[in-house]
Amino acid sequence: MIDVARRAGVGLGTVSRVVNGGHGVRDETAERVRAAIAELGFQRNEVARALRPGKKSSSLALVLGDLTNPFYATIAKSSLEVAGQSGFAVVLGSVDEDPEGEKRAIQELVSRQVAGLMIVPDQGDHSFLAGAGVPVVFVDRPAHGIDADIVMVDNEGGGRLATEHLLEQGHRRVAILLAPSYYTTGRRLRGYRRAHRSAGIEVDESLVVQLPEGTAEAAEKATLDLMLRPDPPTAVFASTNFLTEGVLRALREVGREPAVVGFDDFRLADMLPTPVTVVASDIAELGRSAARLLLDRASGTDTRPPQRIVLPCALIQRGSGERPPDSAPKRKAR
Amino acid sequence: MIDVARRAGVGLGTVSRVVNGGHGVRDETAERVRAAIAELGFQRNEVARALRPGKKSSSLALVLGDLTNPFYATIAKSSLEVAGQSGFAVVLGSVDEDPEGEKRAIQELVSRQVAGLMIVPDQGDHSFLAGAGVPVVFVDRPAHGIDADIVMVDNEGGGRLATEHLLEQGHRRVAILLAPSYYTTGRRLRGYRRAHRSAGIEVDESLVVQLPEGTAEAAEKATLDLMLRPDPPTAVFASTNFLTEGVLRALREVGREPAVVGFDDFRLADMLPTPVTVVASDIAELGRSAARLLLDRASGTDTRPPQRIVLPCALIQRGSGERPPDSAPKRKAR
DNA sequence: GGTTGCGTTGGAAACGTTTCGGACACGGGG
DNA sequence: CCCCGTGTCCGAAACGTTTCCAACGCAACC
Repeated sequence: MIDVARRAGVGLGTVSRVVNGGHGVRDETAERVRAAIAELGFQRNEVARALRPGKKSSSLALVLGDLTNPFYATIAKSSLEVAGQSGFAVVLGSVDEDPEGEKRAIQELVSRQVAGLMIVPDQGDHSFLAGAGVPVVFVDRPAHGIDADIVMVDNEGGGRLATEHLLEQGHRRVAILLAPSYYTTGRRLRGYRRAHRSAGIEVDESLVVQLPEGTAEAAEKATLDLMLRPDPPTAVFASTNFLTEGVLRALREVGREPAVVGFDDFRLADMLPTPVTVVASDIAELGRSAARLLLDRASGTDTRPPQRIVLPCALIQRGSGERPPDSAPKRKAR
Repeated sequence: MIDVARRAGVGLGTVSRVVNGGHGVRDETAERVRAAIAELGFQRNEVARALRPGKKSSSLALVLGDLTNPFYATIAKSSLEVAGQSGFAVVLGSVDEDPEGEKRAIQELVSRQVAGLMIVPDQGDHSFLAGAGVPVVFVDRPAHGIDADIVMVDNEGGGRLATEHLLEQGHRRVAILLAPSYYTTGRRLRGYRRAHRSAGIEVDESLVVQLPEGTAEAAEKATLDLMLRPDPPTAVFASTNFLTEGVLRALREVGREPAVVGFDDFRLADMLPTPVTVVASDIAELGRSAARLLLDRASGTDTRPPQRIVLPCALIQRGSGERPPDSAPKRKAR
C-alpha cells in the first residue's frame, strides 16, 4: 500500500480511504490511486487489516462433525453461501465427535480472530466460550454453560409427527432408534412419548433402543436384534438419516417389512425399493439462518438477547411409513 | 503477551520463545512464564503472528463447488483432517460453477495470506495464480495457464473400465452421458472411445450425449429422450454420480432396464432395486494427498517440480452393470 | 483583511507478534 | 587480572493496515 501511495503521489491515508469506502477523496485523486493499484496489482492484506484494535477478521468459523454426513454438508454449504455474500470467508473446524478436540479446535479458531463462531456442539461444557468476546451461534442443538443464539429444528414436533403417523396406521409396537445422547435425540424421543400418551398407548420400553454409536452399522445391528425377537415391532422410527439407512439394510437382510419413518430426508430416499417416508426440515435454511444471525451479531446490528430460532418439520409420505401393521410379521398377509 | 511478560517479570522476547519452541530459556524462567500464561488465560493472536515478514498464516484454503455433492464433501473432509493434524485450519471458498466468482474467491483467500491453496478448478484461466507466491495444488482436474501440482483420478482408465465391462457383456449400443466440458469429462469419454476401438466396435455418435448441465435433472431428461428413441441403447455409462441418479430416475419412469454403470460410488448404491455397478476411486485419498502435498510445499520441505498424482479406479459390480443386452428392450425377455 | 469552516490530504500511532542485535553475568583460560 | 565464550535475557524494529489529528487551501463571511 505504501508503494501505491508513492506511485500515486499521495499519502497512505488517502490510499486507505480509496481502498475502503472511498469518500472524502477528490475524484481525480481517487482515480490516480486506482490507477496505481491496478498497475501494481496491489491487493489489500487482510491479515494486517484484522490487526487493528477491536477489528476482527472478515471470517466466520464453522465447527461441525463429519462433512460426509449430508446433514452437516448442507449446513456448511448454505452458511457458506450467506457468509460469502457479505464478503466473509468461512474457516472450517471439523471435529470427530471428541469433546476435547472440539474445545481445542474452537480455541484455535478464536485465536485466528474470527468475527464469529457457528458451532454444532458436542455434549460437554461450552462455558469457556462465554468470555471470549466473540459472538457465537449454536446450530442444531444448544450447548451447556452458555446462553447464546441457537438455530434448530423442531425435534420434538418431528418426533411426534413421525410417531403419530405410525400410530394412526394402527401400529401399536413402534420401535425408536436413538443415536447416543445428543440433545436432539432426547427431544425426538420426547415427541415419540408424547404421541403415545396422546393416543393412550403405553410405550414398550424395550422398543426404545439407545445405540452405542450414531452409525448405520450400529442401527443395522440393533434392527436385526429387534426384528428377530419373538415380539418384533411392526414399525420403526429411525431418528437420524444414517440410522434410517442402517434400518433399511437390516430389513433387507431379514426380509421383513415393518413400517419405517426416518428423521431427516436423504438423497435417493424416493428411489429405494420401498420409497422411504421421512420427517424432514429445511436444513439449508438452518445454515442460512445461523449465518445471517451471526453476521448481524458480529456487525453489532443485532443486540437483542439471545435468540432461539426453531424450524418446523414436515412429514413426507413415500410409502415405507404407510405400511399397515399386519404386513410386517407375515410376508404374504392379506 | 505484553501482559504476560509483565506478570512473569520477563521481556517479550522471552515469552515469545516460551510460547514457541522454547529453548534458550532457563527452565525456571519458562515455568514462570507458563504460569503467567495460565493465570491470564493468554492465547496467541494468530493474526498478529502471520503479519511478520515472509510468514504465512497457518491456514490452507480449499476452493470447490457444491459441498452438497458427496464427492466434494469427501474431499473437504479428508483434506481437513490432514491439515488439522498439522495444526492448519482450512478456509473454505465455495464457488457455484462461475469462473469469475472463482477468481474473486481465490483472490479473497490469497489476500488472507493463506499458506497454500487447494483448488478444484473450474475451466477458465488460472494463470493469475502464477505470481501470487502461494503454493497451489489442483484437485481432481488440472487448470490452464499454470503448471502446478495436481492430484486426480485415472479418468481415462475408469471410463475405459466401465465401457469395457459393458462391451464384454455383449452390449453394442452403449450410451455415455457427459457433464458439461469438464476436463474429467473429456478423459472419461476418451476411455470410452478407447474401449470401443480395442473391441473393434464403432461408436454411434448419437449415443454420446453432452448434457447442458451436470445435474440429475439434465441426465434424467436426456435419458428419457435416449430410451424413447426407436433404437435405444442397451447400456448407459453415466460419467458422474449425479448423472447416474438422473439416469436411474428416468429408467424407473419408462420402465426400461438397460445396463447401467456409474462413475464414482455413492451412498445407497447397493440398496437400490437393482444395485448399481460403478467405477470408483478413493476420493478421500484424493483430498488427503492434496493436503499432504500442499503442506509439504508450504513448509518448503518439498521443492520438486510440480507433481502429478493419479489414483486408480476400480470396478464395483453390483448388478446394474451386468445386465445382458437383450433384457433391456423387452420387459419380460428371457 | 482576518476569521471561520469545509473538503481534502498527509503521516504518525497503534495493533500483537517474531526476530535480531546486543547486554549482562558467569566461568574458564591465558 | 584480563579476555573471551556461552547461556540467558531484554527490548526495539518490523510487518501492513486503519484511524485519528493536524494541516492545508480555498471560499465565504464578517
